[in-house]
Amino acid sequence: MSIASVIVDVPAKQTDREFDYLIPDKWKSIIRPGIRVVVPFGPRMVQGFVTGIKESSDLKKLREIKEPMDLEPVLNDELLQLGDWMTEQTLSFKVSALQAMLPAAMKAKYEKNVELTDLTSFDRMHEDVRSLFKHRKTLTWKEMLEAGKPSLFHKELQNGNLEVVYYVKNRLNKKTVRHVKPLLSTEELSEALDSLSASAKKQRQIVEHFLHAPESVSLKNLLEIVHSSAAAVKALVEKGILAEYDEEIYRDPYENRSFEETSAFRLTDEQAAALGPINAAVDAERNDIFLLYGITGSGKTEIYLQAIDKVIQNGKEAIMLVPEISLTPQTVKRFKERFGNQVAVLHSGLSVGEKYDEWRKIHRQEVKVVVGARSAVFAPFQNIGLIVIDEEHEGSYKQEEPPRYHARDIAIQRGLSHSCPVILGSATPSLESFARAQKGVYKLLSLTKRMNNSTLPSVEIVDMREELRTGNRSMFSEKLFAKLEDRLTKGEQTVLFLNKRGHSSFVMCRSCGVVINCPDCDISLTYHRSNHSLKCHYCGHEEGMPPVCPECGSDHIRFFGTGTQKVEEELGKILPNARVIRMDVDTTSKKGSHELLLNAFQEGKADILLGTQMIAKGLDFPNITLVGVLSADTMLHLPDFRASEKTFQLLTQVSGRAGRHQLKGEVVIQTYTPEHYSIELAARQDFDTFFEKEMEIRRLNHYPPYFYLALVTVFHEDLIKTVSVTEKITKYLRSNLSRQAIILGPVASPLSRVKNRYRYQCLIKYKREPGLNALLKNIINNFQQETAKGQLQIAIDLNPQMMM
DNA sequence: AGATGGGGCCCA
DNA sequence: GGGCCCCATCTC
Repeated sequence: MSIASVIVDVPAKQTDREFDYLIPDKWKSIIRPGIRVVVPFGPRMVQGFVTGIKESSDLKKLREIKEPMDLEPVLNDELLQLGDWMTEQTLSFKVSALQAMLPAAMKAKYEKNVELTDLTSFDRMHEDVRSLFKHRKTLTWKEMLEAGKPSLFHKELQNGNLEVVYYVKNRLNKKTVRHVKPLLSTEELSEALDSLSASAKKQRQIVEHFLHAPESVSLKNLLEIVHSSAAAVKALVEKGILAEYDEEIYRDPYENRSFEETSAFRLTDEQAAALGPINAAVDAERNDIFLLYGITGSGKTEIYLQAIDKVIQNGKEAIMLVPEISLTPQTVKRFKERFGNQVAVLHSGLSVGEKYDEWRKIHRQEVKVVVGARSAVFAPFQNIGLIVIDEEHEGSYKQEEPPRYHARDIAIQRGLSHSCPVILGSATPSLESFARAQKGVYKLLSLTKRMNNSTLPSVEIVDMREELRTGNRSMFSEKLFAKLEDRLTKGEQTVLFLNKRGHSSFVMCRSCGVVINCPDCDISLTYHRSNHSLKCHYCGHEEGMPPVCPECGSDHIRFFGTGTQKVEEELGKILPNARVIRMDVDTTSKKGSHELLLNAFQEGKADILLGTQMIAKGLDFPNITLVGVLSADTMLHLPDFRASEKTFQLLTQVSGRAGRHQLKGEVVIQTYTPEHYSIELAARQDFDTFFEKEMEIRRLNHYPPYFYLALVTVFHEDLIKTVSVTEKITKYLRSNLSRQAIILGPVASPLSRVKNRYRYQCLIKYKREPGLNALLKNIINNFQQETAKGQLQIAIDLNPQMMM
């Protein structure tokens, strides 16, 4: 008798282990590791992942697997192992790790119903219950509760007229299209045609169609061809002439798009020098990790494309990771143009169903390349020849909810399993990666020149304090304004970048100075012009803009801070002739709008592209000769040790949008702290000096890459409780970690209260603490009872990207 | 997570 | 003694 080890879909400490189940004989050939199954778990049914097959179990009484949910394993051995590794690395539940590797469509959906036990039970029930079961034998649990009368239902359940039935379903199914095909040969069809009555005109037409074209056709198309209704088809099906069946299809997010094939560009000497070692590692199947450090516009993408091409020629597969924000249609296009239908795309803009279908193409080995955001690193390829992470410094590669994995770590781990190279690419590498490259852990490949013989744009820093002193109170410095005008007359394009992070438009009363905060979070509300409302960006709380100050009743209540909408308005005043395209969360929320706006800009339908973070990357239009950064330092003062690094990266990226082709580019950076090294060095595009400077600061302050970090955050509604739990944790760690570890806390989290829960944290900086994970697990176990009830929450983030 | 079932408490 | 709520316990 074989037995399956199953990880059940119950993400809780107590169920975070394998459970043994008997495999019924009929499923024996199907059930293997990596298959999802439906299993009885206590009184209900849950989804589970088979992780192993064995011949015996420590338990005598085992229950049987109800049924498999897949015919082929959805996780191969490598991914199952990766799941183990990830569970250990991120201290998450095993199910969460396994689930994270699959598309959302494959997460189980649970139903709980109340059903009649048999045909006669209806008659035996109380009439109040009976009235609900007229014409139906099932009520959902919710419907039952809404009906009231719990005691009546209870009685019927007790005496066996009703039973509770649990269902486990896929959240989404394969999409099918109804097809029709003839069941008869051509001769038989013509005989059938003769036997049809003359009045059945439509039926005769359909049969005639199949005489000419005997192949299968979708019902929709057939009806269009013969101008008929489904009824006529039905009739023919009943006569045994035709058959209807469902054919599986893929939802194609790029259905209405055609891609012109491109071939490899000729590489510059520098590019060729960088591609050489990569290709060598691809051929040798060697797990080298390359840091491709190339300035903006130096042609990193072409190197990726050619390396991937090599991988495909070698009969292997490649994973290409791109940050969500730069996974634009423009990016996708470049890969589709080069590799055609060998490419699958995975990003958040796709519907759940589309993502599922793209995943299936990978799973069934119908594609060779996947281009996608963070989670695409789990693409179920069997034979990976290369993994590329573009913009490797991007914080979005770290998942901020459990399992808190970093795609870079996963990529390196998979590179090891597949014995293939990994490329980390960036114009502004993370300090961690660059430090490793310097130590020789990663192999450094540099691109120092731009393609198209273009030079880096010249950058000017404008001191906005000076502007204020000379009486310019607008958000545009004289210099930027002059250059904007100049571009307008020349017919060249400008990109204006507004950094929104930490710079929302809050509402303040000018009389009493009160700022309107979210009632549940310690953060000011943001004004939204579109519906004249105030919104909390952390919990979603929304209220109307008050006409008078809620504190003092004064009507001098106004919003402060700069939003893109406000900049747009201002532009309209000072440059009434300029055509402006605004790109922010509001204007790009609709599917496809992102592409639409960019296309319009590319086609020259606007002079100025105004936007937030989302325009910092990937834009590559020849006519952009001016980039303006409206205020460079909004991010600089965030309470995060990476604030300088982030600012440097962002400014460098934005500046890189200008002058990428024939026309020379200029950049104007407006700031209130022009002397800050990350602004100064970004203006000079001097990564090397920035790296040295920032490394020194990290060394002095014991931050990465000199130290590792672990962040423990405690959440609770009660402030005293929050602090005392954090205190206990901090003490426990202090007394159990080595002398070299630095333990900070308890301190209030930078976001001290969200959704009416206080947050306190303890930060651990360490170099080598082999026992740390075990200690952290102890903490989780220790507070398990309290956290299970939901009042208290403890989050542990190893190598956090965000300190908030 | 979610169901169960025992213990404690109130009531007739 | 019966009904109800709370909380610890268990789920192969």
